Amino acid sequence: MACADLVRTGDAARHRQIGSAEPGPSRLADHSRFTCLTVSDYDLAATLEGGQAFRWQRCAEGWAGVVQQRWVRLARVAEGIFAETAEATSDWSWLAKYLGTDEQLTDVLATFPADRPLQSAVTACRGLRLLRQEPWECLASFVLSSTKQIVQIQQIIGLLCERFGEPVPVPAGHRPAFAFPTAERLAAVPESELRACKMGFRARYLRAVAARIAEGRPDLRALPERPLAEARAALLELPGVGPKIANCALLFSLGFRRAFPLDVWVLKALRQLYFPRRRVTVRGLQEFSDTHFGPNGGYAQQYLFHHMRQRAGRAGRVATPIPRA
DNA sequence: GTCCAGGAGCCAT
DNA sequence: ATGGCTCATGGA
Repeated sequence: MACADLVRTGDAARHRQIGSAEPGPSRLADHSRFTCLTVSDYDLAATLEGGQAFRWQRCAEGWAGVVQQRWVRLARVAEGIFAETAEATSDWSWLAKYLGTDEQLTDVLATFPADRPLQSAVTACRGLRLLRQEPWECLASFVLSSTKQIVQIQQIIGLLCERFGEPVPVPAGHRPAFAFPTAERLAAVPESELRACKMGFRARYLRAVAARIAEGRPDLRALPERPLAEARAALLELPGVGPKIANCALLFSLGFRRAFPLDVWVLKALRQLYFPRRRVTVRGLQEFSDTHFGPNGGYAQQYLFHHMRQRAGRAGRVATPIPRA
């Protein structure tokens, strides 16, 4: 389906095409609840459901979620990504930044090493992108992620937002939606109420991290400007934040594309594909990953992660092997 | 029932 | 430095 068709089915009266906005007084007339971000090489399903973000739900047409304080519905169309919001806006740059539609995927892929396992993952997951999430939501989400399956993380965060997040406007016919609760708010929630969101032992960590972030140590907004090692060290000071969660926050929300989160899936992938029948420690694999995969190593990591998971979840137990290095 | 999930902190070697 | 144990909870 074309973008214009989707817009017409929604609200033909205030239709605006991206790229047609001219600066000047007429700009106000361009306010709309709809737009189309032009992009190619973008796999929305893999990007929104691939374990970077946990708030996107499939709906009748596409995915519904909340970015910053706004409800958004996204759908893949021929020209790129169709988007609907609850309230009219003329500036869609927040969404383009979140989705990374302005970045050339081929430029990123060109920095990857040419080894077989990674190239095979890139071929299988063509169009997978990294989002640029809001840092607090991202950090808090991954504090809640430890030894949890992605579906459970989604459930926990859903309950958390529903109970402690501010409601956001939603178009008629859609389920209610909520902003991610602020650090200040969560710092004030009793641990027992957090545990009631099914997060178990992570409740203590979440509350403690919320308190620290609320008082500005560290100031998440300042971290992107600091060197990677310093930004990482600042995150590692937080209770319940170790190397993996710190790297997730650095990679998915703070702009450090070199940060390489090592979770159980990626560990398995590295051992199996790059060091078969050799005994390599986590520390060794982290050092290998930090150097081998280059300046966009974290991006490469996402391809390995997604490829492994797809392969494992497919057609019973018949796993097609990934070629080794 | 058993194993495992986008881990981290703590303690004994 | 390194390895094992514990922390809740639910899916497979």
